[in-house]
Amino acid sequence: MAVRRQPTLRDVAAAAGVAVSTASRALTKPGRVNADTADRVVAVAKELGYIPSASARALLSGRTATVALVLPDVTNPFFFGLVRGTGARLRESGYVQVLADTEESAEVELDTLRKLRGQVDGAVLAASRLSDEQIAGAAQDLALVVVNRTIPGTPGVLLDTAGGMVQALEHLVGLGHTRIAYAAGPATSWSDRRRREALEPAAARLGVDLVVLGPYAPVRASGAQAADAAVESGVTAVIAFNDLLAFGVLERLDVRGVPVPGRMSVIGCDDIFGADLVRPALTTVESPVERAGRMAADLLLARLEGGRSDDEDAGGLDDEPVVPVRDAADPVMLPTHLIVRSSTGAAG
Amino acid sequence: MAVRRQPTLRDVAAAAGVAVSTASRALTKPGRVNADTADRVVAVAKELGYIPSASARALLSGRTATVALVLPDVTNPFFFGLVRGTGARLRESGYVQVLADTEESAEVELDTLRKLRGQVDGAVLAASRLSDEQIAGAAQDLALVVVNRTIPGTPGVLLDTAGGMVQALEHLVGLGHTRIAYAAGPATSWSDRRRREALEPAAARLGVDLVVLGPYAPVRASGAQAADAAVESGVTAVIAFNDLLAFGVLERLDVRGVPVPGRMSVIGCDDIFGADLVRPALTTVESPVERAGRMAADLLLARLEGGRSDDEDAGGLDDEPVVPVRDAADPVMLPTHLIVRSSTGAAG
DNA sequence: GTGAAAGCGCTAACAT
DNA sequence: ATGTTAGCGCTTTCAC
Repeated sequence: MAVRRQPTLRDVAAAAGVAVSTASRALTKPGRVNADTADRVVAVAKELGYIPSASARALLSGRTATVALVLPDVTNPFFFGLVRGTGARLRESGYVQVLADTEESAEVELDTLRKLRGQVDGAVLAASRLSDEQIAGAAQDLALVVVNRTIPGTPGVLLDTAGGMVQALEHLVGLGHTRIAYAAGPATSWSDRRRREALEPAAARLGVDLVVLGPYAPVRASGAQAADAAVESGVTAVIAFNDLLAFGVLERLDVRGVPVPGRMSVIGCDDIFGADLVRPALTTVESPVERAGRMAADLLLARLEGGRSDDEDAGGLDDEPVVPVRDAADPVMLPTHLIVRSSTGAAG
Repeated sequence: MAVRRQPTLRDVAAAAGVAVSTASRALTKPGRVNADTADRVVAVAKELGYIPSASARALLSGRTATVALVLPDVTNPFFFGLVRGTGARLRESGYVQVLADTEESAEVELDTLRKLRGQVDGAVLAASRLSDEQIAGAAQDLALVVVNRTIPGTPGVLLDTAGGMVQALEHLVGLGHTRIAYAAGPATSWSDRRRREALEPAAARLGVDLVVLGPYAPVRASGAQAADAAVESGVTAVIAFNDLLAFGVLERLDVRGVPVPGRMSVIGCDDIFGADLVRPALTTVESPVERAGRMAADLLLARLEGGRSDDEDAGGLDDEPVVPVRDAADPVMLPTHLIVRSSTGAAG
């Protein structure tokens, strides 16, 4: 508990009988040092349990080998894949992941980003509550990658849930449904807007009535209202903004004695933990969230590590890029797909 | 994206027309500086968007204002409350939380702890895969608080799930069950051992047969074996190591056509997300995990911030502690309680 | 009340 | 190949 004093490079150098600079070289760039000396230093360092001070390194280099994942709510199951995906990728490159929960508040998020500057080399911003301008502003001070958002000039990863929703619609049409509800998410949700923009033309194309319900908070509790509204509107199927909401819809329909999928089919989005546990099991749109996390971390690391090519080759002759360099502002879009389970069936 | 250069204290001092030392004082200990000067410095700092360098502070003070939460698996729902609880408490005190996933490996965990030393001021170690000796060793180098573990000399928070399991047993006995199975968790699990040690005497006291099944990996997939073993052993109720396992048991019983709770009652542990979603809803032992996280962070912060009283008052006369100081090694035990849902019923 | 200077642990010139 | 020195941004003596 006393936490003993850590040995510094000086201690190691002294114990090995060399100068600190030599010890530093021996530890960080072997080859630039006599093999015997290097071995000795390394041995001494290990024996003393020497660990380089991250703060000193950071102070000197300006880099912290730390990346933040900024989320509105750490406990929202949808984000688990992101935590895992970014975490795994970061660990592979020796980075430390720090988690920041902004409690669904734009203010907290802005403040967090401000504090993070200097503490981390960059951040992955997921489901941000900030405006495009605020994000762009923050990106001036901190290397940023956004998830499910497009900010000009800032790299991003997109999950094509809108495409998945269209698949959901097609699935329902295939089952004979002609009047279908979409239980919308928060009015401020960027994803929600994209989905509606995709669903409406798709419905027209498929010749079905699309009834937009909501907006609803994307939580179980809101499912009751959504279910009531769906029943009321005379649809035979409802596509919910996310699984949490869909769970609530299922519960409410159960309470009301509306058979699923007998009289009402239900589809969710995200395939969170529990989607295959509920009865009936929930048909839902699965997103490769973990992969999105990996990619987001990838993009960030590429930017952090690939900080070279700044002014070099300024007057080069062969300026033609053979492989067209992907514009960092051009976000990666990941496909999603529908998982059919028992909560959907033929139109009642 | 270009990430402009941050203003340093020097810039602020220069702009305010004072020495760096004065600027430093103005920002950190107002009162030791002329009020006008202080105001001016603060104004300039704000205008320049000055943010003190965490690395420089850390280098100087040896403190990082960062605490790690070390977990075997970030995505295990059981830990969400810990993430949230520790995170909230740490944020309140201005600390940054870093998350470390050890991938269920003692080796990774040890390595993580080693690297963390110097990067963080302390760590909360949950469900550690290390031996008592390894933890005690790590505690020499890093302020540690353990969750669900007792390590002499290291403060800890315990969730009394063993007590909850006894409640579960009593509940079943009250329903007329006389032959009950306990589907055990991993052989290396400290919690599992404690539960068995509590269940056995309780079963004897209550006059019921307790059949210990397993060990099983605490995941859904293992539930099938556990369910089969339970049916085989002729019990009318099974208490599972955790909800994940219980979910698997429910699924398997459903497949086999064994009615729950008609022919078999099922109880889980942890009340994770989904426990009230499955059908029948799972009777389970709820632990105040988030509160445990808060307390763990509390204990750690108390130790980090209250680092005074080391050698002082060595020859004091009034050595009688009026309020008996709680030994840090004396772990806090948090009570748990049973949540009765529909997966338990009268003995078939 | 304020300034000058030392130094935290480390790495990167520069010198030998 | 190795030692010497400067300095990253900050706080903290120590003078004034």
